[in-house]
Amino acid sequence: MITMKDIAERAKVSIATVSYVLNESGNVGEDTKKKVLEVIKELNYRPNLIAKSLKMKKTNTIGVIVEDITVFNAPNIIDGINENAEKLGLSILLTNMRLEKRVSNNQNDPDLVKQIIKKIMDELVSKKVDGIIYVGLHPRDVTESIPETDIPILFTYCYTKNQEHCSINYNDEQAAYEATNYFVSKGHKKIALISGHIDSMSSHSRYSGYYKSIKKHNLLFNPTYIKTGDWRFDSGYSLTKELLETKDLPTAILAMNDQMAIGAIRACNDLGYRVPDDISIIGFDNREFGAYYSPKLTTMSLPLRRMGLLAIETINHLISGSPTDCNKLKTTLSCELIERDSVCPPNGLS
Amino acid sequence: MITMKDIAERAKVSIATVSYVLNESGNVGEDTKKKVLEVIKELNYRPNLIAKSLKMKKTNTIGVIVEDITVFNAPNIIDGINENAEKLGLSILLTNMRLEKRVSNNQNDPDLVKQIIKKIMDELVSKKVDGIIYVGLHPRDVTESIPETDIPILFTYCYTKNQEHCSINYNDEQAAYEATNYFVSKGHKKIALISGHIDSMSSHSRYSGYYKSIKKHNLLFNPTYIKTGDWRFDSGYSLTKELLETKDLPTAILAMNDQMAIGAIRACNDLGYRVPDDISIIGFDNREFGAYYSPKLTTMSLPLRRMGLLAIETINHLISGSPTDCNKLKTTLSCELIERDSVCPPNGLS
DNA sequence: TTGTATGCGTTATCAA
DNA sequence: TTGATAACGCATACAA
Repeated sequence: MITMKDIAERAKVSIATVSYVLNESGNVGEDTKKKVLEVIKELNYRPNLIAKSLKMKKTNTIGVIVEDITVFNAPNIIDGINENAEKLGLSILLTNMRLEKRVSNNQNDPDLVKQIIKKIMDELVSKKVDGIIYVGLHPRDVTESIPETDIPILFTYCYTKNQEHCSINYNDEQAAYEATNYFVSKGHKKIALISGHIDSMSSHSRYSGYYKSIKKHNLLFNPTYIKTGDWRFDSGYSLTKELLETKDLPTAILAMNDQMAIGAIRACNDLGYRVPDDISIIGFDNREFGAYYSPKLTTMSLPLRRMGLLAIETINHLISGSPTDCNKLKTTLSCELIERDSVCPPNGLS
Repeated sequence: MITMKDIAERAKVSIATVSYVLNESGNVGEDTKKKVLEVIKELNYRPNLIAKSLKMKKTNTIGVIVEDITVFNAPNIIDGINENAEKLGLSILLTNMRLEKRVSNNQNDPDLVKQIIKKIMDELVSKKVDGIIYVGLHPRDVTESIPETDIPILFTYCYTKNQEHCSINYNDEQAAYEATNYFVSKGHKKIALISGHIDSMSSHSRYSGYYKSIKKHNLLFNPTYIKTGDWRFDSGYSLTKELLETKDLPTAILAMNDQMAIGAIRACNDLGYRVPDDISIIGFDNREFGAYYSPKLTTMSLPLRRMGLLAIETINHLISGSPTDCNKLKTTLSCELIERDSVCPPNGLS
């Protein structure tokens, strides 16, 4: 291994001088500088960042803890993190908790999860990462699972009650509000909602957004149009069937994720309704399969990459100890409607 | 920050002794050991792995270079890598090249790619990773893009001509062979093939597998049943239309990926053929959308997680310098057919 | 402008 | 069984 010492000897200068030219610190004479640079190139020298980190007490490395990398949100968030990490000169130490697999094996033991996280965070502390980004599985409160730590930590796709912690999420309420507004703009007045789990934060926020839009446009709020599913295809399917058996048919259905939206389309088809001609449908999440379905699903896309971009940028500020402008901040980014083929104006019947 | 020095002072022993109890090296008296352990717990000491790495010339960290993490193969490969990394006590330093985005911006400049990789690998050298796993975008030869390096490196989801390099891939030929056999086992004799790009390694291997199966079962090889697409939905769609316009209709279609398979189903439907009753279809890749389609797509799943598991295990052997049993090895793992609803026996017409 | 010397937090050699 | 001390490769205060 080539070290600064080797360079120094070969260039007949001191180690300090080598360090000066490498870091462009100090005032080094033009000719010695040139000489040193030559030798560096000649020996193909690569600085030892481990040694540098030890000395500087800074690794320029961010620990990224992902609850489950195989879940749809993770890759794009990580992609965003990577993009800005490169710009900022930061490295990413990735830990994948593989929560879904673990939790399905062992029962959903909250203490177990806490232990796993504790172990991972201890490891990151030992590795001397400058900061931590925690990427959740779905938007929820993880306060109970997170141990105390001195390292700056930031949460995305989840949040904590801890006022000291930053988090970056998307705006569920705005998203549902705009999706509902879109239906209204197309002329729909009877808009049904297929919700996710009732204990989900997202479900509540999206319901709010829906309700806000209904009220704002002075539409009739019809409680029988509100159905609660479990995020899965089957619940979208069966709840839509229920919806289609009521006397006063809705002309549009907002499903809180794409699986349930696809289930809804299937139910419509099976009962002889066409989408979008008879019933318009909007999903949530902009999953890949929506683009391949027939009709192509109109859906609300999540700002995953932007969340990643902002996450690493913010943690970098946190590390640099810049003003509190980003400290203790709970940020929400807005979603964007992807217009495809599952929505059109309601037909003459309604 | 708490260091071994702090522990030593507090426990009234030397730094060396602390090191001994931490690493269970040396012979430490029971009572001093107990005392030291107490202080360690009391002060919540965490070893500084940066210092340790510097001293030991070993980081227990693997650099993982992913050509594009947003592509469907990456998350599961990484998941496998993570699973075994944890077991082996290795950390993962992740670099995402974001090739798809970069390459679409700048034209597909091979030198540019080489430069990017060079830069990333230099960075990993500086970070003193013990080994590198390179995860490709699709199965192809990357020899030209990879600079020389002293660090053990292993390729997965791609390969090099370099005999010194290990690679881990899946067996395309076997996969296509088994998919075709499956059609035959259901009674199909007229089996069409929608291939991917002709310049793709996968396309060739899969074609071989298909051909082998046709020959083995003494079926007529009909060249008009072979169509070459471009991996995309649209090509699956239009090529299937061509197939359905021939006089001698096939009863089954093997598409080399799920997009083209879905395109094929759509084409069948649009021309009034039912899947699987009239035409059976098998896809490739086991993409998520196949499970949500109607009918649910029968498809060949890739052993992505197992590739990741094996990759990190192998690189660990390489690092440990164990015998050459895994050195210079080109491994292929087998694929597995996911039986769903897009295949059934051919109807009476055939 | 350049060089000497010290320390970052470890491990490990050698002596006690 | 324990302790003093020299590295590991680098940055930097201070001296020259």
